[in-house]
Amino acid sequence: MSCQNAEQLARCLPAARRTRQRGAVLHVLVDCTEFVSAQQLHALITADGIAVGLTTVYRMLRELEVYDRVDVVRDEAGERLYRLRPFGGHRHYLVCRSCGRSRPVDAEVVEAWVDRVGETTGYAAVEHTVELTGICATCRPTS
Amino acid sequence: MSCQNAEQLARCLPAARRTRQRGAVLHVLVDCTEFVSAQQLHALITADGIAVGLTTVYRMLRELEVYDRVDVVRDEAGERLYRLRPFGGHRHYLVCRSCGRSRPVDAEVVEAWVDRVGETTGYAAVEHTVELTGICATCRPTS
DNA sequence: GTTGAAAATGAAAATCATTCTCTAATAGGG
DNA sequence: CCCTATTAGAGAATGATTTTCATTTTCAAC
Repeated sequence: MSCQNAEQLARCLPAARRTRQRGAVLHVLVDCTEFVSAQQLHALITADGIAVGLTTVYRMLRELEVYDRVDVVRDEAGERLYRLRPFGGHRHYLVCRSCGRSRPVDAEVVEAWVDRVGETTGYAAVEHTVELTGICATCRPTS
Repeated sequence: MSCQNAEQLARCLPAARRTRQRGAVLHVLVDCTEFVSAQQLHALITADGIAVGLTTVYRMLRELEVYDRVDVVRDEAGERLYRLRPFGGHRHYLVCRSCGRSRPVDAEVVEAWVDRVGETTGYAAVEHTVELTGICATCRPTS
């Protein structure tokens, strides 16, 4: 299944050649259920015994970003975290500040609000970034 | 008036001593109507003929951030931009990607949504970042 | 006015994610 | 198998932010 997804993904990108490295990045990324940084992803791939340069990982992630295949988030340090976009549209996530686990949240209200802001302010091409963090039930001290 | 604000601000911070540098940072910041980066702020202060170290500017901004006196935003490059928080609560802004000018937007809907997310997911201490960018009417090519 | 301890400053070095550069490797059509 | 455009990647560069630490400054007490 993850192979399948990786293949599908690869076909979405304009790359002219398929290489061991590109395959490895996609393959590992498909298996990530949580947001990962470029460095973490690189470490994961390396841990799989596949040698891939950091540069290549960054390149792939940027490419995936350009083609809207990943959601990108910034952690508190400003580091960028990536995660494959499950379906078509983009999602918003609620990330646990303690364990880092994330869950998608419904955001129609926000999307609608953003659209309305665009209309009422006269601003064009309004884009939005919405990031939510909290402490999940599991991480909460005592319940 | 800006003096007044600067003084008031200074009183909100826990600093034990008032120095020329701290005063200068606050004074210039009070006069900024738009978001500025630490570096820009430093340049502005320097342009005023007052010698202040970059370090001090960063320190002050971090302090203001800790005490919730500034709104912080990240530009496309990940650089942090600061702006004094006008009133009590925090605001959200719609920033023009072309000229950088920003305007506050009503965000009760988002605030309410965030609160609801916290309640329904069981996450505690939910915090949110909402950033909107667009192209303002003035910057739009031809109307 | 003088003093001294604590606070504040700032130049320079460190950090660190990300990007750039440029050469070597190689995929894949011919 | 060969050729060449594409891709890879090591290492240097970048640049915002933070840290370090020696020096300066504030300000309350004398």
